[in-house]
Amino acid sequence: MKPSLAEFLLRRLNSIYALDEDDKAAVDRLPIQVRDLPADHDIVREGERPTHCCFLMSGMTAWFKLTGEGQRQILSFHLAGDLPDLQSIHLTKMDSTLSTISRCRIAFVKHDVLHTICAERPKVASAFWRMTLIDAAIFREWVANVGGRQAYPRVAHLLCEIVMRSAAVGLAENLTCSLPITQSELADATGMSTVHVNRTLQTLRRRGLVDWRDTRLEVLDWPGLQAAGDFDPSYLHLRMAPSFDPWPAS
Amino acid sequence: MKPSLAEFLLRRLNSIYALDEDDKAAVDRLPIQVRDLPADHDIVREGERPTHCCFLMSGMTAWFKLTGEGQRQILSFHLAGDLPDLQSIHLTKMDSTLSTISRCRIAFVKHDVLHTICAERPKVASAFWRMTLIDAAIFREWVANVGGRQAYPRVAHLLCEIVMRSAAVGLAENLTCSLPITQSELADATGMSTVHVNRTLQTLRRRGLVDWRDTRLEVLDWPGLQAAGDFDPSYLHLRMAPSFDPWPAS
DNA sequence: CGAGTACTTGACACGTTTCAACATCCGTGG
DNA sequence: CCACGGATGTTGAAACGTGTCAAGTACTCG
Repeated sequence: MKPSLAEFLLRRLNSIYALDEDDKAAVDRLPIQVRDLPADHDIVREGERPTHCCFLMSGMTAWFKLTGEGQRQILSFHLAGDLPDLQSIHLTKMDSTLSTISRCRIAFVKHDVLHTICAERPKVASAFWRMTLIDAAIFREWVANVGGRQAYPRVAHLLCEIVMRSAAVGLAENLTCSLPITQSELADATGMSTVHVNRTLQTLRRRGLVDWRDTRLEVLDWPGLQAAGDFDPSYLHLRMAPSFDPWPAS
Repeated sequence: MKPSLAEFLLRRLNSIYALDEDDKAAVDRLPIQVRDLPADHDIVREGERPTHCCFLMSGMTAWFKLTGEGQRQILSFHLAGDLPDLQSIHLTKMDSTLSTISRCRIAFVKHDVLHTICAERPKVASAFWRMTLIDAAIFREWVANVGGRQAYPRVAHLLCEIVMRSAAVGLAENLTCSLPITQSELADATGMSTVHVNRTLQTLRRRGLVDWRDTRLEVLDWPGLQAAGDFDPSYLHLRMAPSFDPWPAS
């Protein structure tokens, strides 16, 4: 069976909400426009009023803001299956910028199409609303991570999140997932300097918790990394544990 | 005219969404249960599954999480007119704890009542959804604030946000609003130590930007504070500028 | 009047940033 | 084929912002 265009979107939705078959089919039929974008390409910029939402079919994107001191703060990462700017249905003017991190395949869906499916199918609307609420929950966790944890647990926590979210949509095998970002981007995401990120990663490697080379992240010691990162996945609001996980006391 | 119970909720909704009169009336008619709570009282705790949403009629509340190192990270503040845990309609299990900061008057609304009004009145549903999206936008800004700014601009930014949000629901006059929090809570919100918050506030005072004593915050120099905090209010997604504001280049 | 809470101050310690240099890899063009 | 530049990762030493500790003040409330 040829995987449909919305394959990952359905996987993502399924990871957080129980949709009926006909609702799934309706999502699968959404008219989309697919485009491939290179790395480091802005999808929507702060201040713009987009008319489409974008749905990530492959690759990685990030939201960021520029602070007055000229620093770039990354606000979240998104992977295949995510709808990073679903908020733009009701928040017309963007308050930050969404860029690709790696090469990406992106499907664009018109706002009015989304409004229509939400009006006709309450469960789809609920699933989408829930999706944006989970985004908010992740932002909350980032506030706590960046504001309340030291460098070492902070980086560990972020790596845990990425592996767990990848696994939730079937993008991680044997605790290994794609992580096509640079150390400098990891620094922008954690609010640290690249130098310190580098040293922190070395500690994580030396302690045998992770192996991250090129664009592949392998977790060598999941319980260890989880402990190092003070990581409790409940903020991701997944319906069930990813397969790899010896789920810790739900 | 006696102010209705939902007075502030309608003001808040009006600040972010244009509702019809009959939708407003329907919101005003929502069956609620009012309770007064003392300061430092948990409203919903991490891990719980509440059956009601709470709507703040007066006072101040905050979401927070406890990190492994025993630190409390405040994730957001809420004032009269806010629905701090509106997310719980679709995110059944709480991922953080909501507490009162000051004495609060709170109206509780049943989830099923909210589900009903959302199903019957699409515009109300949109307004509520938008409300949660603005919460998310504020979390994003907090990530950038805590992750990307030094102590001085970070504190200034937070003060700007509180004054601006107060003004948006008519709770600020002459750039003065209620701020019933302690320096220690401000520290938990900004991810700083109380000592450093104290010194930072002294600098803000010495430079003639703010005057904060007891529970009253007065902004003495709004452009100055805004510049100090690198503050651009567009992330609050207000429909119009609060009256006091010489709105900076929409 | 005593106890508690919030705020203030100074000195020092520590985590993290900054700067500057160097290593490594890779694609490109000569 | 090698030379080159640019991006990424690595290292060491010094500087800086912020945290910690400890003490003291001011105020409120019973």
